[in-house]
Amino acid sequence: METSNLKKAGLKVTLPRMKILEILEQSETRHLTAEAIYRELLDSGEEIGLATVYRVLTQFEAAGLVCRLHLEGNQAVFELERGGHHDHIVCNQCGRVEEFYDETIEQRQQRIAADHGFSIRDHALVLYGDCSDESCPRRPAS
Amino acid sequence: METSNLKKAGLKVTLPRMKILEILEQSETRHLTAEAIYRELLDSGEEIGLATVYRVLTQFEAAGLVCRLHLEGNQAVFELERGGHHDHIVCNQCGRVEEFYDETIEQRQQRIAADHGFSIRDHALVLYGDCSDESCPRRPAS
DNA sequence: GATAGTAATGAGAATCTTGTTCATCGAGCG
DNA sequence: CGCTCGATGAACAAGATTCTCATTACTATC
Ligand SMILES: [Mn+2]
Ligand SMILES: [Mn+2]
Ligand SMILES: [Zn+2]
Ligand SMILES: [Zn+2]
Repeated sequence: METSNLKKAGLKVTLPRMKILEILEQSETRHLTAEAIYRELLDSGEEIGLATVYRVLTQFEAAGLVCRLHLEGNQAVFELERGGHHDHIVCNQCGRVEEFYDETIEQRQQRIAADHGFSIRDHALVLYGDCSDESCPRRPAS
Repeated sequence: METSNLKKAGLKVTLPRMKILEILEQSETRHLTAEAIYRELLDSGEEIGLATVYRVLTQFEAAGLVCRLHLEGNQAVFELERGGHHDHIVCNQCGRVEEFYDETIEQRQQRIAADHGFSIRDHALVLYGDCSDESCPRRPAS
């Protein structure tokens, strides 16, 4: 759809890049591993290599189109950059990811960094817990 | 020295485990990769395998003796669990690590999790910035 | 202090994730 | 339409961590 994003980033409009953008746009979970994107491509009949998926995602990240997160363990997840910064809560049981933004925390971070003589550029904040969702396999006792 | 920690954790007191504990206790930086520990072992003449270092560190983590952090990129770092929880600031240029604890942030996190129906178990917070240390290779312009 | 039983170790192979190489392909431009 | 250079795919490579399995060494017991 939005090939203008690609052009603005100085990237040629190619089929792999469009498809990957599409998948990121239409995904329910919003936070996808490179492999998950790769599988979706295969499922929709596209013959795109995993190396290309990683390459394109890294380029998208450099262009500010997506951001890369390390929510847990080994595999990075990617999400479309839709304007606002936010942080994440992850359920230890079902892996569900919620997003939040807290101005108080953001400001405290600036303050803390300044107190330590740092000028802050970025931060990573992930909360891990047990969600109380219906579909969560092991809900905490009410 | 403190073999009691090992016994309490239900771990046999072996030479690799004692040496690794020692290195963690005596290290200046306090945050060490498995490889850094491995190199120190080699330097002090111990014939301990890298696999053992990883294995022991994972056991120490499970026993609550150390905690594993993903401060940047690829390699995890380990630090001795010395009582209090804290979070970290990392310098993008020189890699220096500072520690901090902020009660306001801790409380906000609990609040946010509760608002989303999560009971929080853990969290990871890392600030990335530029430090103003003398030894930092590229200090930000004053 | 010697002994048996079991857990721990070392060496190397294996795995998993991500990146690189290089020959081929295709997007963008005239 | 044809050129040029960036993009792709396949295979390979690299880095971090874990696993396998034969050997070793704690620890409890005698
Ligand atoms: Mn998100
Ligand atoms: Mn620390
Ligand atoms: Zn859940
Ligand atoms: Zn620095």
